[in-house]
Amino acid sequence: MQTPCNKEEGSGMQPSSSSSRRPKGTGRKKIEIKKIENKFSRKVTFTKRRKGLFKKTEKFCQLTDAEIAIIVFSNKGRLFSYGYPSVEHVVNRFLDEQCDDQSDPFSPEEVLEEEEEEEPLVGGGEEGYWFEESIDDLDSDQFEEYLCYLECLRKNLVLRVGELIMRRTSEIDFLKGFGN
Amino acid sequence: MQTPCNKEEGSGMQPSSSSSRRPKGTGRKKIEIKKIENKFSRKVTFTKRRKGLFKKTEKFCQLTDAEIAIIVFSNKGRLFSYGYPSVEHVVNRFLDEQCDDQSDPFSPEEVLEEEEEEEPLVGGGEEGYWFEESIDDLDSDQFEEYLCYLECLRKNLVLRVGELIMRRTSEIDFLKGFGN
DNA sequence: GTCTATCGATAAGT
DNA sequence: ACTTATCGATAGAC
Repeated sequence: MQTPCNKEEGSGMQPSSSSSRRPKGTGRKKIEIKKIENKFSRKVTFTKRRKGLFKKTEKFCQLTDAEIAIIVFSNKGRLFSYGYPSVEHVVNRFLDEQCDDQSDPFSPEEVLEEEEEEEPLVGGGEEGYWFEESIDDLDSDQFEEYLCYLECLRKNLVLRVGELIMRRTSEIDFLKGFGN
Repeated sequence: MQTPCNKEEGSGMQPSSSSSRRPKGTGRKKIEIKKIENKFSRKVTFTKRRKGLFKKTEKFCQLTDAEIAIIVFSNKGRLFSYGYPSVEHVVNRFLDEQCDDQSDPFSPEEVLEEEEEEEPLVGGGEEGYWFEESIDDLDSDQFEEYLCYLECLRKNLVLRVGELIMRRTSEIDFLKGFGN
């Protein structure tokens, strides 16, 4: 098996040497996939690749209609994110899934040869919780359910994170404005 | 300005017609970036592109030392995720940031010419909340504080989601440099 | 899954 | 920031 393009690392193709219409001699080179030590180069690469990554992410979900969230923190603590239908929706679903997993040690439902629904219908119902209401307006049953829901959210963060430590919230959060 | 490769849509390059060593005649074609209607094709594309996307994501954080989380739900609800240093860590940081944002409408500290710290030092100590305790053991002050904390978590998920849920198409804000 | 031609992303250079 | 050669990802066919 021989591929025309070298897999990941490895090289050895000269530009066809002599007669080229554009001997400008610049062009992409192969790079090692390890932390770029030069700070400026790293920033340039961060910018270029972040752009490319987010673009690819968008195309991916447009083509496949998948739900996606991508969250990036630069070295300096700047936040970049993209999500379909929204970062929060996907994060929420992710957390819910974690929550369900732990609530039900065994899966209660069989995975049947599922027909995928054509449209996720995100904009539809999904009232789920009483987001708009005040806690004070809830009766005791609702309040209990509410507590349960919040507790579920909390567990998501806690369970796996446990030893990961709630890192000290930070020295760098406030840098988000500028300073890049 | 003329680029050698057509930007996004648009085409018109024939394979150099006559003498080719491999007239096998297959090769990548350009496709429209819209939902692939054929279910099988969509699944194939999902698989291929998800693989590529995750690979690129991994290279990205290895090169730039950024923290990242990517979460994908397929049409059938299957979860795929990747994170550095972990999905949970980044999600947690994301939620914290949202939380801090709303708690402090104005920034209390000045942004000084920051030197980026070399290592994030994730493993520091922090007891933060009483994760191990039962709710029942809390006194009323603690309980109130606990409620407040949970409420904060909830808000993260809710605040921005509201009208976002209605939104269908993802526009490309992120190309300008600020995600979300 | 594998293969190949081609498209799309990007390292260097300017 | 813009350009260009080249690398890396992948659509279509097996």
